[in-house]
Amino acid sequence: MRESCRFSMAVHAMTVLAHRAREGHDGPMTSAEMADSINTNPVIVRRLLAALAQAGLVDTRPGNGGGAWLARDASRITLDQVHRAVEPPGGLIAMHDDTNGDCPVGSTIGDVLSDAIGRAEAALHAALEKITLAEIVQATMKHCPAAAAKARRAK
Amino acid sequence: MRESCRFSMAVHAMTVLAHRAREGHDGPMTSAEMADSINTNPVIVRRLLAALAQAGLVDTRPGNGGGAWLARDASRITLDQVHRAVEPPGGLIAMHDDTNGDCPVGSTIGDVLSDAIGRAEAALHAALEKITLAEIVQATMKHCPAAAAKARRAK
DNA sequence: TCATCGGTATCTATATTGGTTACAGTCGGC
DNA sequence: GCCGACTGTAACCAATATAGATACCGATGA
Repeated sequence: MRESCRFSMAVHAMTVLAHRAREGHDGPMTSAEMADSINTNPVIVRRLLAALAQAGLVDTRPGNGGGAWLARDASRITLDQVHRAVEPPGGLIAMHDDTNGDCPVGSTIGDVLSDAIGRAEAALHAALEKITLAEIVQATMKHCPAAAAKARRAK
Repeated sequence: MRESCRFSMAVHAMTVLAHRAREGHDGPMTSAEMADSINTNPVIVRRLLAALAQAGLVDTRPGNGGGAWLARDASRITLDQVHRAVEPPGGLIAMHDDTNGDCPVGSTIGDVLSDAIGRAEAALHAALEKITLAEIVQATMKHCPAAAAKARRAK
Protein backbone atom coordinates (compact mmCIF):
# COMPACT_ATOMS: atom_id res chain seq x y z
CA MET A 1 0.00 0.00 0.00
CA ARG A 2 2.63 2.46 -1.03
CA GLU A 3 0.50 5.09 -2.65
CA SER A 4 -3.14 5.81 -3.18
CA CYS A 5 -5.19 3.72 -5.59
CA ARG A 6 -8.04 6.19 -5.53
CA PHE A 7 -7.33 7.48 -9.01
CA SER A 8 -7.33 4.10 -10.68
CA MET A 9 -10.41 2.98 -8.79
CA ALA A 10 -12.21 6.19 -9.69
CA VAL A 11 -11.42 5.76 -13.37
CA HIS A 12 -12.61 2.17 -13.12
CA ALA A 13 -15.88 3.24 -11.54
CA MET A 14 -16.49 5.94 -14.12
CA THR A 15 -15.66 3.55 -16.93
CA VAL A 16 -18.32 1.19 -15.63
CA LEU A 17 -20.77 4.09 -15.54
CA ALA A 18 -19.87 5.01 -19.10
CA HIS A 19 -20.33 1.40 -20.24
CA ARG A 20 -23.79 1.37 -18.74
CA ALA A 21 -24.71 4.66 -20.41
CA ARG A 22 -23.46 3.28 -23.71
CA GLU A 23 -25.63 0.22 -23.35
CA GLY A 24 -28.76 2.28 -23.03
CA HIS A 25 -29.29 1.81 -19.32
CA ASP A 26 -30.43 5.21 -18.25
CA GLY A 27 -31.04 4.45 -14.59
CA PRO A 28 -28.44 5.11 -11.93
CA MET A 29 -25.96 2.46 -10.89
CA THR A 30 -25.54 1.51 -7.26
CA SER A 31 -22.25 1.65 -5.40
CA ALA A 32 -22.58 -2.07 -4.76
CA GLU A 33 -22.60 -2.85 -8.48
CA MET A 34 -19.49 -0.78 -9.08
CA ALA A 35 -17.81 -2.27 -6.02
CA ASP A 36 -18.43 -5.69 -7.49
CA SER A 37 -16.48 -4.84 -10.65
CA ILE A 38 -13.69 -3.08 -8.76
CA ASN A 39 -13.74 -5.87 -6.21
CA THR A 40 -13.85 -3.63 -3.18
CA ASN A 41 -16.24 -2.38 -0.55
CA PRO A 42 -19.26 -0.24 -1.53
CA VAL A 43 -18.19 2.37 1.01
CA ILE A 44 -14.91 2.87 -0.83
CA VAL A 45 -16.86 3.51 -4.01
CA ARG A 46 -19.20 5.92 -2.27
CA ARG A 47 -16.27 7.87 -0.91
CA LEU A 48 -14.88 8.18 -4.42
CA LEU A 49 -18.28 9.12 -5.82
CA ALA A 50 -18.64 11.83 -3.20
CA ALA A 51 -15.40 13.41 -4.40
CA LEU A 52 -16.34 12.97 -8.06
CA ALA A 53 -19.77 14.48 -7.44
CA GLN A 54 -18.22 17.47 -5.72
CA ALA A 55 -16.06 17.98 -8.80
CA GLY A 56 -19.16 17.85 -10.97
CA LEU A 57 -18.12 14.71 -12.82
CA VAL A 58 -20.96 12.48 -11.65
CA ASP A 59 -24.42 12.97 -10.19
CA THR A 60 -25.91 10.85 -7.44
CA ARG A 61 -29.33 10.30 -5.95
CA PRO A 62 -30.06 8.65 -2.61
CA GLY A 63 -32.99 6.47 -1.74
CA ASN A 64 -34.68 3.56 -3.42
CA GLY A 65 -33.68 3.31 -7.07
CA GLY A 66 -30.89 5.75 -6.47
CA GLY A 67 -27.24 5.54 -7.46
CA ALA A 68 -24.77 7.39 -9.65
CA TRP A 69 -24.38 8.35 -13.31
CA LEU A 70 -22.02 10.45 -15.39
CA ALA A 71 -22.75 14.15 -15.22
CA ARG A 72 -21.77 14.62 -18.87
CA ASP A 73 -20.62 12.64 -21.85
CA ALA A 74 -17.50 10.53 -21.39
CA SER A 75 -15.80 12.38 -24.23
CA ARG A 76 -15.92 15.55 -22.15
CA ILE A 77 -14.29 14.04 -19.08
CA THR A 78 -10.50 13.90 -18.90
CA LEU A 79 -8.36 11.70 -16.66
CA ASP A 80 -6.81 14.82 -15.21
CA GLN A 81 -10.20 15.96 -13.97
CA VAL A 82 -10.69 12.61 -12.29
CA HIS A 83 -7.22 12.73 -10.78
CA ARG A 84 -7.69 16.18 -9.32
CA ALA A 85 -11.09 15.18 -7.97
CA VAL A 86 -10.05 12.15 -5.95
CA GLU A 87 -6.38 12.69 -5.13
CA PRO A 88 -5.44 15.08 -2.34
CA PRO A 89 -3.75 18.25 -3.58
CA GLY A 90 -0.11 18.94 -2.91
CA GLY A 91 1.45 16.96 -5.65
CA LEU A 92 2.79 13.53 -6.38
CA ILE A 93 6.39 14.30 -5.47
CA ALA A 94 6.78 15.22 -1.82
CA MET A 95 9.33 17.62 -0.42
CA HIS A 96 11.19 17.66 2.85
CA ASP A 97 10.96 20.77 4.96
CA ASP A 98 12.65 22.13 8.06
CA THR A 99 15.89 22.51 6.15
CA ASN A 100 18.80 24.31 7.76
CA GLY A 101 18.22 28.02 7.18
CA ASP A 102 21.83 28.84 8.04
CA CYS A 103 23.07 26.87 5.02
CA PRO A 104 23.06 28.60 1.62
CA VAL A 105 21.56 25.52 0.06
CA GLY A 106 19.20 24.63 2.87
CA SER A 107 17.70 28.11 2.93
CA THR A 108 16.91 28.18 -0.78
CA ILE A 109 16.43 24.61 -1.95
CA GLY A 110 12.77 24.67 -0.98
CA ASP A 111 11.78 27.36 -3.45
CA VAL A 112 14.05 26.06 -6.17
CA LEU A 113 12.91 22.46 -5.91
CA SER A 114 9.23 23.23 -5.64
CA ASP A 115 9.53 25.16 -8.87
CA ALA A 116 11.24 22.26 -10.62
CA ILE A 117 8.80 19.72 -9.23
CA GLY A 118 5.91 21.95 -10.19
CA ARG A 119 7.06 21.95 -13.81
CA ALA A 120 7.39 18.15 -13.84
CA GLU A 121 3.96 17.62 -12.33
CA ALA A 122 2.45 20.09 -14.77
CA ALA A 123 3.76 17.88 -17.57
CA LEU A 124 2.06 14.86 -16.05
CA HIS A 125 -1.22 16.69 -15.65
CA ALA A 126 -1.00 17.91 -19.23
CA ALA A 127 -0.61 14.32 -20.38
CA LEU A 128 -3.60 13.18 -18.32
CA GLU A 129 -5.60 16.08 -19.70
CA LYS A 130 -5.19 14.70 -23.20
CA ILE A 131 -6.85 11.39 -22.33
CA THR A 132 -10.62 11.31 -22.13
CA LEU A 133 -12.80 8.80 -20.38
CA ALA A 134 -14.28 7.95 -23.75
CA GLU A 135 -10.89 6.75 -24.95
CA ILE A 136 -10.58 4.52 -21.90
CA VAL A 137 -14.01 3.07 -22.59
CA GLN A 138 -13.07 2.49 -26.22
CA ALA A 139 -9.87 0.74 -25.20
CA THR A 140 -11.63 -1.56 -22.74
CA MET A 141 -14.04 -2.63 -25.48
CA LYS A 142 -11.15 -3.24 -27.82
CA HIS A 143 -9.55 -5.51 -25.26
CA CYS A 144 -12.79 -7.37 -24.64
CA PRO A 145 -14.71 -8.67 -27.67
CA ALA A 146 -17.70 -9.64 -25.52
CA ALA A 147 -18.21 -6.10 -24.31
CA ALA A 148 -17.80 -4.73 -27.80
CA ALA A 149 -20.45 -7.08 -29.12
CA LYS A 150 -22.73 -6.15 -26.28
CA ALA A 151 -22.30 -2.48 -27.15
CA ARG A 152 -23.09 -3.11 -30.79
CA ARG A 153 -26.29 -4.94 -29.91
CA ALA A 154 -27.42 -2.02 -27.79
CA LYS A 155 -27.04 0.46 -30.63
CA MET B 1 4.37 11.65 5.75
CA ARG B 2 2.19 10.98 2.78
CA GLU B 3 4.80 10.09 0.20
CA SER B 4 8.52 9.64 0.06
CA CYS B 5 10.80 12.65 0.46
CA ARG B 6 13.80 10.73 -0.78
CA PHE B 7 13.92 12.51 -4.11
CA SER B 8 13.92 16.00 -2.68
CA MET B 9 16.45 15.06 -0.01
CA ALA B 10 18.70 13.44 -2.61
CA VAL B 11 18.62 16.53 -4.81
CA HIS B 12 19.36 18.62 -1.75
CA ALA B 13 22.36 16.47 -0.86
CA MET B 14 23.72 16.52 -4.40
CA THR B 15 23.24 20.28 -4.60
CA VAL B 16 25.35 20.65 -1.48
CA LEU B 17 28.00 18.45 -3.06
CA ALA B 18 27.92 20.56 -6.23
CA HIS B 19 28.25 23.74 -4.21
CA ARG B 20 31.33 22.41 -2.50
CA ALA B 21 32.86 21.36 -5.81
CA ARG B 22 32.18 24.83 -7.17
CA GLU B 23 33.93 26.42 -4.23
CA GLY B 24 37.11 24.54 -4.93
CA HIS B 25 36.84 22.06 -2.08
CA ASP B 26 38.06 18.90 -3.68
CA GLY B 27 37.84 16.63 -0.65
CA PRO B 28 34.84 14.44 0.01
CA MET B 29 31.96 15.64 2.15
CA THR B 30 30.75 13.63 5.10
CA SER B 31 27.20 12.43 5.51
CA ALA B 32 27.04 14.40 8.76
CA GLU B 33 27.70 17.67 6.95
CA MET B 34 24.99 16.98 4.41
CA ALA B 35 22.62 15.86 7.13
CA ASP B 36 23.19 19.18 8.87
CA SER B 37 21.99 21.10 5.82
CA ILE B 38 19.05 18.79 5.16
CA ASN B 39 18.33 18.73 8.87
CA THR B 40 18.05 14.98 9.18
CA ASN B 41 19.97 11.98 10.41
CA PRO B 42 23.32 11.06 8.82
CA VAL B 43 22.02 7.53 8.30
CA ILE B 44 19.25 8.83 6.08
CA VAL B 45 21.85 10.60 3.97
CA ARG B 46 24.02 7.52 3.77
CA ARG B 47 21.08 5.46 2.59
CA LEU B 48 20.45 7.99 -0.16
CA LEU B 49 24.13 8.10 -1.06
CA ALA B 50 24.22 4.33 -1.32
CA ALA B 51 21.43 4.45 -3.90
CA LEU B 52 23.04 7.37 -5.74
CA ALA B 53 26.40 5.61 -5.78
CA GLN B 54 24.81 2.47 -7.19
CA ALA B 55 23.38 4.59 -9.98
CA GLY B 56 26.83 6.01 -10.65
CA LEU B 57 25.88 9.58 -9.73
CA VAL B 58 28.22 9.96 -6.75
CA ASP B 59 31.33 8.26 -5.49
CA THR B 60 32.05 7.50 -1.85
CA ARG B 61 35.04 6.49 0.18
CA PRO B 62 34.95 5.05 3.68
CA GLY B 63 37.40 5.65 6.46
CA ASN B 64 39.12 8.68 7.86
CA GLY B 65 38.87 11.65 5.51
CA GLY B 66 36.25 9.79 3.51
CA GLY B 67 32.86 10.96 2.31
CA ALA B 68 31.03 11.53 -0.95
CA TRP B 69 31.49 13.64 -4.07
CA LEU B 70 29.79 14.00 -7.44
CA ALA B 71 30.83 11.32 -9.92
CA ARG B 72 30.63 13.82 -12.80
CA ASP B 73 29.91 17.45 -13.47
CA ALA B 74 26.59 18.77 -12.26
CA SER B 75 25.67 19.78 -15.79
CA ARG B 76 25.68 16.14 -16.78
CA ILE B 77 23.33 15.00 -14.02
CA THR B 78 19.56 15.28 -14.55
CA LEU B 79 16.85 15.27 -11.93
CA ASP B 80 15.34 12.26 -13.63
CA GLN B 81 18.51 10.28 -12.99
CA VAL B 82 18.32 11.23 -9.33
CA HIS B 83 14.67 10.33 -9.15
CA ARG B 84 15.15 6.91 -10.67
CA ALA B 85 18.10 6.28 -8.38
CA VAL B 86 16.39 6.90 -5.05
CA GLU B 87 12.71 6.24 -5.68
CA PRO B 88 11.46 2.68 -5.84
CA PRO B 89 10.34 1.64 -9.32
CA GLY B 90 6.71 1.01 -10.14
CA GLY B 91 5.53 4.51 -10.75
CA LEU B 92 4.06 7.46 -8.97
CA ILE B 93 0.45 6.61 -9.71
CA ALA B 94 -0.59 3.32 -8.15
CA MET B 95 -3.15 0.92 -9.54
CA HIS B 96 -5.63 -1.35 -7.86
CA ASP B 97 -5.54 -4.99 -8.76
CA ASP B 98 -7.71 -8.05 -8.13
CA THR B 99 -10.46 -6.60 -10.27
CA ASN B 100 -13.46 -8.70 -11.14
CA GLY B 101 -12.48 -10.78 -14.15
CA ASP B 102 -16.10 -11.61 -14.89
CA CYS B 103 -16.87 -7.98 -15.61
CA PRO B 104 -16.01 -6.61 -19.08
CA VAL B 105 -14.50 -3.55 -17.50
CA GLY B 106 -12.84 -5.26 -14.57
CA SER B 107 -11.10 -7.75 -16.82
CA THR B 108 -9.56 -5.13 -19.09
CA ILE B 109 -9.16 -1.94 -17.10
CA GLY B 110 -5.77 -3.02 -15.80
CA ASP B 111 -4.07 -3.09 -19.18
CA VAL B 112 -5.85 0.01 -20.40
CA LEU B 113 -5.11 2.10 -17.34
CA SER B 114 -1.50 1.06 -17.00
CA ASP B 115 -0.97 2.20 -20.57
CA ALA B 116 -2.54 5.58 -19.87
CA ILE B 117 -0.67 6.02 -16.60
CA GLY B 118 2.55 4.98 -18.29
CA ARG B 119 2.16 7.76 -20.83
CA ALA B 120 1.51 10.33 -18.12
CA GLU B 121 4.50 9.26 -16.06
CA ALA B 122 6.70 9.29 -19.13
CA ALA B 123 5.79 12.95 -19.56
CA LEU B 124 6.85 13.66 -16.00
CA HIS B 125 10.14 11.85 -16.42
CA ALA B 126 10.78 13.72 -19.66
CA ALA B 127 10.28 16.99 -17.82
CA LEU B 128 12.67 15.95 -15.06
CA GLU B 129 15.17 14.87 -17.67
CA LYS B 130 15.35 18.41 -18.99
CA ILE B 131 16.46 19.82 -15.64
CA THR B 132 20.10 19.40 -14.69
CA LEU B 133 21.64 19.57 -11.26
CA ALA B 134 23.69 22.52 -12.50
CA GLU B 135 20.49 24.49 -13.08
CA ILE B 136 19.37 23.76 -9.53
CA VAL B 137 22.73 24.93 -8.19
CA GLN B 138 22.47 28.08 -10.29
CA ALA B 139 18.98 28.77 -8.99
CA THR B 140 19.98 28.34 -5.35
CA MET B 141 22.77 30.86 -5.82
CA LYS B 142 20.37 33.28 -7.45
CA HIS B 143 18.08 33.02 -4.46
CA CYS B 144 20.94 33.50 -2.02
CA PRO B 145 23.29 36.44 -2.63
CA ALA B 146 25.68 35.26 0.08
CA ALA B 147 26.29 31.95 -1.64
CA ALA B 148 26.73 33.66 -4.98
CA ALA B 149 29.35 36.00 -3.53
CA LYS B 150 31.10 33.07 -1.93
CA ALA B 151 31.21 31.29 -5.26
CA ARG B 152 32.65 34.38 -6.96
CA ARG B 153 35.39 34.64 -4.37
CA ALA B 154 36.35 31.02 -4.90
CA LYS B 155 36.79 31.53 -8.61
C1' DT C 1 47.07 2.38 17.06
C1' DC C 2 43.17 4.89 16.82
C1' DA C 3 39.77 8.27 15.71
C1' DT C 4 36.91 8.95 11.66
C1' DC C 5 34.38 7.60 8.15
C1' DG C 6 30.67 4.72 5.11
C1' DG C 7 27.54 0.64 5.06
C1' DT C 8 24.02 -1.85 7.06
C1' DA C 9 20.91 -4.17 10.28
C1' DT C 10 17.42 -3.41 13.58
C1' DC C 11 14.04 -1.08 16.09
C1' DT C 12 10.48 2.66 16.93
C1' DA C 13 6.94 6.21 16.22
C1' DT C 14 3.84 7.85 13.04
C1' DA C 15 0.92 8.65 9.13
C1' DT C 16 -1.90 6.96 5.56
C1' DT C 17 -4.29 3.60 3.16
C1' DG C 18 -8.11 0.36 2.06
C1' DG C 19 -11.42 -1.99 4.41
C1' DT C 20 -15.36 -2.84 7.68
C1' DT C 21 -19.32 -1.89 10.47
C1' DA C 22 -22.85 1.02 11.87
C1' DC C 23 -26.24 4.43 11.49
C1' DA C 24 -28.89 8.67 10.03
C1' DG C 25 -31.32 10.55 6.16
C1' DT C 26 -33.71 10.12 1.68
C1' DC C 27 -36.40 8.18 -1.82
C1' DG C 28 -39.88 5.26 -4.31
C1' DG C 29 -43.25 1.55 -4.40
C1' DC C 30 -46.84 -0.77 -2.12
C1' DG D 1 -48.04 5.89 5.89
C1' DC D 2 -44.88 1.97 5.99
C1' DC D 3 -40.90 -0.40 4.47
C1' DG D 4 -37.00 -1.77 1.94
C1' DA D 5 -33.22 0.15 -0.84
C1' DC D 6 -30.12 3.40 -1.42
C1' DT D 7 -26.50 7.42 -0.33
C1' DG D 8 -23.59 9.83 2.90
C1' DT D 9 -20.62 9.68 6.88
C1' DA D 10 -18.47 8.63 11.08
C1' DA D 11 -15.70 5.55 13.72
C1' DC D 12 -12.68 2.11 13.89
C1' DC D 13 -9.09 -1.62 12.38
C1' DA D 14 -5.03 -3.96 10.19
C1' DA D 15 -1.45 -3.46 7.10
C1' DT D 16 2.22 -0.94 5.36
C1' DA D 17 5.79 2.42 4.43
C1' DT D 18 8.20 6.23 5.97
C1' DA D 19 11.81 8.99 8.55
C1' DG D 20 14.39 8.56 12.29
C1' DA D 21 17.59 6.55 15.93
C1' DT D 22 21.01 3.40 17.77
C1' DA D 23 24.47 0.18 17.19
C1' DC D 24 27.95 -2.31 15.15
C1' DC D 25 31.38 -3.77 11.40
C1' DG D 26 34.96 -2.80 8.17
C1' DA D 27 37.87 0.44 5.84
C1' DT D 28 40.96 4.27 5.82
C1' DG D 29 44.64 7.52 6.80
C1' DA D 30 47.18 10.23 10.18
